[in-house]
This record gives sequence, C-alpha cells and structure tokens, in this order.
Amino acid sequence: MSSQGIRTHNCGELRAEHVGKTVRLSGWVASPRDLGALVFLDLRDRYGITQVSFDESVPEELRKAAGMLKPESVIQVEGVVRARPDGQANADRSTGAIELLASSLELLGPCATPPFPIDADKVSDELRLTYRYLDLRRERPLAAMKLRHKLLLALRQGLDARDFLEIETPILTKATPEGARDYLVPSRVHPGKFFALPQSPQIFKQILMVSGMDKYFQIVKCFRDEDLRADRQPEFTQLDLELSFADEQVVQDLVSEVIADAVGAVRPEQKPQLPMPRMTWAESMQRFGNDKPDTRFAVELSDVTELVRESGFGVFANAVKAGGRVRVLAAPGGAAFSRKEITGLEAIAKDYGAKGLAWTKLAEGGGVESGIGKFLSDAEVAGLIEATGAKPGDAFFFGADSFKVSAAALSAVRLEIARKLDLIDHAALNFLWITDFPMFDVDEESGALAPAHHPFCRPKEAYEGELEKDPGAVIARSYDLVLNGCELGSGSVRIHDTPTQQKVFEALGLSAEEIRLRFGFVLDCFKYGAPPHAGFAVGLDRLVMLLAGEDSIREVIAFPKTAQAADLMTGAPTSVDVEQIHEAGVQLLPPSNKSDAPKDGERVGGAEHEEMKS
RNA sequence: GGGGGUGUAGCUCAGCUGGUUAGAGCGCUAGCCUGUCACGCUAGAGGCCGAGGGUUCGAGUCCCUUCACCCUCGCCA
Repeated sequence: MSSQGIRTHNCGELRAEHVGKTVRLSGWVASPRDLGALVFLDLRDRYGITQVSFDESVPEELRKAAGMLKPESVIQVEGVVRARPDGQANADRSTGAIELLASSLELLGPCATPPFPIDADKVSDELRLTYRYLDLRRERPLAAMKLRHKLLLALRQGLDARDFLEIETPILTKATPEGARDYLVPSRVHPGKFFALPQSPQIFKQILMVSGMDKYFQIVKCFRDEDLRADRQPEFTQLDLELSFADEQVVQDLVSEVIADAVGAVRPEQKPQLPMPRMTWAESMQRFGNDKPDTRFAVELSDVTELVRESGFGVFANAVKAGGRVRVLAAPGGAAFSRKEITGLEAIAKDYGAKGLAWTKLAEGGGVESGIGKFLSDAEVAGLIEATGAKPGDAFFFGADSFKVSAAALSAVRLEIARKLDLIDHAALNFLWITDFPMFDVDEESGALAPAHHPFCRPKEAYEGELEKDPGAVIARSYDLVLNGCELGSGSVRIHDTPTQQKVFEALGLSAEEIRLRFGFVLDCFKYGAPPHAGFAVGLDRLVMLLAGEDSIREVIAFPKTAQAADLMTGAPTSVDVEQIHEAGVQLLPPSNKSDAPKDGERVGGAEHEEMKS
C-alpha cells in the first residue's frame, strides 16, 4: 500500500463497493467544514469530489491539522473507505454514498488565500485571465477543456478512418501581404529579413497535394494580427484539410460526415442530420442579408424595391432612383415594441451604415399605423403583407439603401429582433453550407479587386472567360460552413494549373514581378504534375464554443488573450532587452512622441513584467 | 482608428439630485460548535472609490485627460 505512490484512486471513482478498502487520495481541499470535534472536507480533482471525514476516532492532532487546512491546498490523505451513516448520503455526487475516514494527512502544496473563490459563479474576466490556472480549476472551464479534447479526438479518429494523414507544416514561414496582417518574426541569421507566422497552412497543404499526399489534415494554430472579437483571437485553431482528385461535393460530404460523427461523439442527442442543407451565396444574401444566416428562426428579408419604386415615401423612391434596394422584414408581434426599443434597433441599423430604420406597425384591422405608415398606400401595404406574410400585431422594418448596406443593416436588425422576441431555439445546431461565393470583392470607390476567399480559389468554368472582362461577376468554386449564424469554416476547389493561377493574380492587380517574388514557388510547383484538389478549414474554437453553449471562444481556449491581444497571466507582450532587439536586426521607432526614445541598456516598450524573462 | 459599457473592501455588488464616520453578502482573522456537504453561531480586521488633473466651501458622485477589461463598426485573403 505504502508503495502505491501518492494516490491509489482518484477523487471521482470510489463507490459503495470500495467500502472497507484502505486507499490513498490526493487532490485539492474544497469547503473544509470544522464542526469542532468533527471535521469534513471535500477532496477535489479533475475526476470528481470525495468527502474526507476526521471523526472522534481520529487522533486529535490529526483532526486539528485537518481543521486548519485552507481551501485549495493540495493534500494527500490515507484512510479507509466507509459507508456514510444512514441519512447522510449525498445523492448529488457520484461518490456520495461513501466517505474516506482519514488515518493520515500530508500537506503537499499549501494554498495562499485565492484572489477569488473557486466556486464563485461570477468573477470578472480580467481576474480570471490573470489567474487562469485557478480559473481552469472551475467546473465550466474544465468541462470546456474536456469537450474540446473529446471533439478533437473524434475528428482525428474520423479523418484517420478515412485515410487522412496528419502532417505538420511550418510555423516560421513566408509573409503574405494579402489578407490579414501578419505576425512577424525577425531572423537573426538574415538581418533585416522576417518570417511570418501562418495565417493558415494554405500554400503548404496545396503543395502537399502536388507531393502526392492525397488526403491531408492538420489541427493547427493560425495567426492573424487583426482586432479581436468575442469569436476572434490572434491565435486560433483550425482543422485544416485538403484532398486530391476531389470536387466540392466530395469535400462538403466528407466534412459534413466527419463533423456530424464528432459532434455525435460529444453530443449524441444533437448529432446533425445528413446531408446538411445547402444554399447559394446569392440566395442567402437575398433571404437573410448576409452570408452566414442563422436559420434557427423563420424571419426573412423580402425585396420590395419594385413595389415602392413610385412610393409616396420619398426615402424609398429616392433609394430606388439611386440604384439601391428596398427590403423589409416583418417582426412577429413587433407591434408591441416600445419607441425606445425601436430606437435601439435603429441604432443597430446605423452601425452598419444605414441612414435610419424606417418602420411601421400592422394594426389588428390590417392597416398600418405609426412610423412611416401614413406615407404608404393601401396597395403598398397589401404588397408588404403578401411579400412577408405579416399578421396583425407584427411590425415592418425597412432597409432602403445600396444592396450591401440594406443587407448588412437588416440582417443585424433581424438577429436583434430574434433575441428580443426570444425566437431562437438554443438547443438547435443548424449547420448550413453556403456555396457559389463571388470570386472577388470589388471596392466600391476604387474598383479594386480583392479575393473574396483567397487567390488560390478556382473560378467556376462558366466564368473563366470573365476574369479579364468582368471579374466582379465571376463565381468561385468556394463554400462556407455555417453553424447557428456563425461562420465555422470555408474552403474551395483550388486552382492547380499555372495559367489560371497567373490570370487570377493578374486580375488582382499583381504585377509580374510581384507574382514571381511572392508566389513564384507556387506557380513552379504547379508545373510538376499537380492533381486537381480541393479543401476546407474548420474554426475549431468556434465549433467548441457553440457546442459548449458559450458566447466567446476565450471560454474554450486554455490560455486566451484579451480584446487588446494581451496575455494577462504572463504579461505578454513585454519589452525585451535592447541587445535582443539588436540581435534580431531591427530598430524601434521612438514611442509615439509620449516619451523619449529609450537609451541603450534600457528596456524598451515599457518596464513592466521584467520578472517574466525566465 | 471610431462608438458603447464597466471600473467602490480579496471577490460580487449597493451608494438617489454633490453634503457628516463609504455600506452589504461572500471571503479573511480569532473564538465556539459531534454528521457537515454553500455547515452554523459570535466577534474582528480590511477602502488612494482604476490613475492624473480640474470645478466647488465640500467630489465615490460633476467636467477634462488617461489606463484596463468587455461588446461592437471598420478590419479579419
């Protein structure tokens, strides 16, 4: 027994069948209860909680020592498992039928008073992130870590079973000026030159296809130096995959199956039905106003541009005249919205560039009242009812603007209405494929093109001739996977021939010289027997977040960063020694005219957290 | 870069229109307590009201600046 080490069992496995056994447990002290001549404490580890009892049969010295234990101290207890007295079982706990009667106690790791109680239900994010190691002891973060592990394991198993190879790609790689801002790493060996951390392993996985790897995947960190959101971290994890000799159907079916199986492994009751529904980008924009529709509730947008082309309401007529669209959505029961609530909705529309949010309410009698109701003709009202299926007691909200602005504004209003009216089924997992994205985003002012997905995406054959003439009309062979209104991932059929790739780069306005410098190796690669290939990448943090029912991916990342991309626990990013900067071959700009540039030997960028150098 | 929210005891929060000594619950410290499991009871300690400046007889409260955290627009191929 004494040779069994620090523990013989964990804190979640002892049951009535173990009664009479001498065991040794180790774990963290939770809610010690000193009743005087009787002391209880809960011993907790990742597996569960077991009650330890120090009763009258225990030597007084041991009982006193137990009574003095601080919560969250790490101890080792040896003793005999015994059934709890009649009426003292704890039905809420898997170990609740028994307790450990202590015969020895050792303090392995004393705990200072924690900055927050481990069992508190509300603690500020700032404090949680500063003491993330304590935060992770809590039930919710622990559950998120377990869920994440199980999901990633199931995904790996699913892909392994389908002949995929997991292959690692470089973290120190080449900067790509397109897309997101790169995190740069200076090269000491090549002064003045930089590596970049990958925004995704895109080019490497395509090259692996040329290498004949056929089916590749990787669970991999990606890095993008952009401003953060609840669902965006500077480093995040993707399930990245690529297949040779595959088209969009093969990829979508495969991803659907692998995800459905993995979700089924962690949430059997929510296993998605196959096939997952598909919708084109154009249809999604038309019906929902964005490319990641939340289809858990039925409210949709209707285009009533033709109906109000000659409207007596000038805002509509003018928007149509200017080439814009007028779209409407009917909020079920929205007539009950207060003026203040409507002002709130209007503020949301304005956030997305709308000049305002026209609205009116459909009265019991069928007519419209308040808002812009008085400007609408009977025919227009009838048309609105027909277009939206609105019922008395509903409210209309209008977007009259360019297609882009009316879509963005009304889709945001649509989501807020669903939240306010509690229209969303929170148990649902609505997966949805969005297909046929435009190949390029056209900048409205300059007319410049940017890849909507990325520049390796293959245009649909029917549009290949349009690359030079009308690139804005080109449809790509790309597809996104959406879950509950959240973009889970995207992929495409890739270009695998040099001439097409060359044309796309040219359409993007890259000069021959730029193409050679940035992507020469890709074009070269495609000359040496490139198979047709297609792929996908899933944002795993988001998937775990949605499955965990959390609102932020920080909740499912062990050590996340704040909205300002800082790590509150380590203090990163920090200043570094001037010598380190010199060695890296870079020079700092003076801190923007707030203080003098640092002198040699001083730390640069602030003096805090010097102790973190180890 | 812009907009909004928050910042008061170790934690979570209250503090009305500026007005005496800034409160509560939890935690912490000490004592009591033989079946607790959010143990209970008694007593106590604990505050640069995020920081800096200003207005005022007087500021947690009003004004300006700034910092941190959260949400968000832009941004995120």
